[in-house]
Amino acid sequence: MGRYRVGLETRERILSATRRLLAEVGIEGVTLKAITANARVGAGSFYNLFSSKDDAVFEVVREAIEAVDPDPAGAGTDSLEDLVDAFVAFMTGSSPIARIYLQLAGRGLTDPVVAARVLRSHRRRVERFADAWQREDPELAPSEATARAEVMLGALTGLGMTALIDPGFDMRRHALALLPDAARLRATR
Amino acid sequence: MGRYRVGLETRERILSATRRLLAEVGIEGVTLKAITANARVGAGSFYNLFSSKDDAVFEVVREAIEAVDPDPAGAGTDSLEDLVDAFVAFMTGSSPIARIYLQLAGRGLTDPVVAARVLRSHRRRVERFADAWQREDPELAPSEATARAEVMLGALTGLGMTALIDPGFDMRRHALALLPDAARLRATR
DNA sequence: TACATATTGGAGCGTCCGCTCAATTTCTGC
DNA sequence: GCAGAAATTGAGCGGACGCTCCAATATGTA
Repeated sequence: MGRYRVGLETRERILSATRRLLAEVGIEGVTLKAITANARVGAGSFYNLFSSKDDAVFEVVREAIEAVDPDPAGAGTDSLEDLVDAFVAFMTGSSPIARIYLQLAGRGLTDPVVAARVLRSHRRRVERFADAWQREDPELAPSEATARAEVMLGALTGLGMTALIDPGFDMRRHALALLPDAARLRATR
Repeated sequence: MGRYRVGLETRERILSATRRLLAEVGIEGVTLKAITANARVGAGSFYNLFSSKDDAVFEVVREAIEAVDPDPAGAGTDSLEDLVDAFVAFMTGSSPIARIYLQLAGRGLTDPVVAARVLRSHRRRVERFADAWQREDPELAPSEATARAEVMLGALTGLGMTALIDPGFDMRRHALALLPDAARLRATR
């Protein structure tokens, strides 16, 4: 599975096609037939490289999120405003994958398999925010930092949803208002 | 359409069945067959009363939201903390329809038909929040009241999502933190 | 060169889906 | 009790879907 060079190329073609289709027709419109036709690949090849249609979709979303990560290496150098900016960029940027991300989160509300994947990435993000908050204010109790991170992320998700539904909504302005004073001043300078 | 008594009863039976099924199997599991079987009704009867499957689902969600409305008559007597409490009640209460609501909002991100319905109810709610904020602080410029209402609602939606995905999340506590000081004091008294 | 392993295409399986329609029955106002 | 509007039925249409299977082929390895 995916060890030969051609296999890796096929994998990329499939991911590109999935990405393109997600952008064009949304998650409901993406069918296996469409993916394989677009990638010019047989269904068998697809299942040789991915375990299911969802598997490919998740991978596309994962890569899109990683693309805006201010600290992909996890060196712990990202500030709170960096993280907020990255989230806003992901939500309001040109990539239509943000919609898919929110729709997947929605599916996670009833589908346990999806829920597991969504919750895992959510917790990772909460931790990133909490760490940044701790760096912002070293006096803060860790539990309080986590609580604030959860609220901020919840709020950001909701604001992102509003922004995607309502094109006139200025997400960045509202998101920055959620930052503690010092970080907000740095961000709006 | 729906003028005879039996028709109205059938309508109720269908809505009950839809509600029950949404709770039991989620929005993806609700099929027309299931609804009609559960309501002991032919498919034709269903389409005599509803224009589509989604039509019935929307109606169920609409009624669930109305059920927690602190001021269903629209008399303008609801305070900011009333509205927040109602939203929290809807999200964390026993009704599983909150999940459906969020999933529909997610579908609205790509499906224009769904988007129109979602956006309409969103705007109505923003207006309610903005009015309440204005009553809370009459000095506030109307545009600023609307802006704050949008942020609060966005944040509440995100917090609701977090609460539904993460059972340990204390939505009410975090939601109240979004209130202006005076309202928060009243609410936590 | 020989062989193991990976990759490929695509027909087709089984299933499910929302919805239509012509025929029939039930209801209501007069 | 009659006329006509409203309600009801459910088989079945047309199509979509994800995924399996497997013989044929390409690729890497020693």
